[in-house]
Amino acid sequence: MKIVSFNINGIRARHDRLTEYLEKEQPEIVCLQELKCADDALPVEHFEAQGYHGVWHGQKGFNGVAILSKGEKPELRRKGLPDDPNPDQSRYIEAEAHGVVVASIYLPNGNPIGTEKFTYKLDWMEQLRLHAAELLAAERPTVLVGDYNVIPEDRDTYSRSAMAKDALFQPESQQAFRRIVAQGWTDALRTFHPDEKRLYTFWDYQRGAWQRDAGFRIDHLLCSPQAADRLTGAGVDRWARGEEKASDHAPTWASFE
DNA sequence: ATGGTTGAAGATCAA
Repeated sequence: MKIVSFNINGIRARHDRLTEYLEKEQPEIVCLQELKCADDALPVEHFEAQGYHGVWHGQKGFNGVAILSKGEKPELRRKGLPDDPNPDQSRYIEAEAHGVVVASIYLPNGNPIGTEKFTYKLDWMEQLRLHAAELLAAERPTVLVGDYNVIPEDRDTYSRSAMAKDALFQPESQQAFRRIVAQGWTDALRTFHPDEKRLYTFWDYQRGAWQRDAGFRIDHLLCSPQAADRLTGAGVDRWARGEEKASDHAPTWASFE
C-alpha cells in the first residue's frame, strides 16, 4: 500500500498533473496540500473518474488540504487541529482509510522570520505536537503526512547559507519538528535513505532550481510504531517534478505491507 | 541588495 504526500500548488491549475500521477502510480492514499480552492470549486470529477474518493478542507485562494483514497471513501475524523491557532486557515485534515489513520498537513511557511508569521508557525507546531501525542497514545497505525515547511537537518538542503534566514531552516523550526519526531514517530524517507545526499522533495520555480538540483526536503511522512512496523519502502517520485507545468513539490511516498 | 516564478485573486499577496 502506497501513501503519498503531494503539495499540488493549486488543484485547479494542476488537476491534469494529478490525473497523470494517479494513473501512473496507482497509490492507495494521496494527501494533498495547497489546493488553493474552496470546497465547492474542487474539480472532484477528475479523480472520482479514476476510482478515488476524498475528504477535503478547502479554502478560497490559499492553503487547503485533502485526503484521497482509492476504491473506498475515507472516514473523516477531523478538520483543523484541536485548539487550532487560526481556524480560518485550512491546514489539517484527518481521516481513516484502508485501515490506517492518516493526516494531511500543510504547516505554516513562517516567512519572514521575526514577524507574527513565524510565531504562528511555532504556535501551530506546538498544537500539532499535542495532537500527535494523543494519536500515538491510541497505538494504531497512523501516518502524519504533508508539507511540514521544515528542513530537518543540514543535509536536507542544497545550501545552508542560502537558507540561513529562512523560516524553514531556523533552529526553532527544526527543534519543534524534532520534538514531534522524538515522541516516537518514524521519518519514513530518512529511514530508507540514511546516507542519501540529495534527498529533496521541493525545488523552487526560480533561478533554475530544478535544473541545478537546488532543492530541499520539507515533505515528510511520520509513522507511528504500529505503522512503522509495516513499512516496506519510501521515496520521492522525482519524475513528476520534471513534467510540464509541474508543482514545485514532488510527490513523496511511503509503502506499507 | 536584488531578482528570479507561479497561482489565485483581482490592481497584490503568499509561497
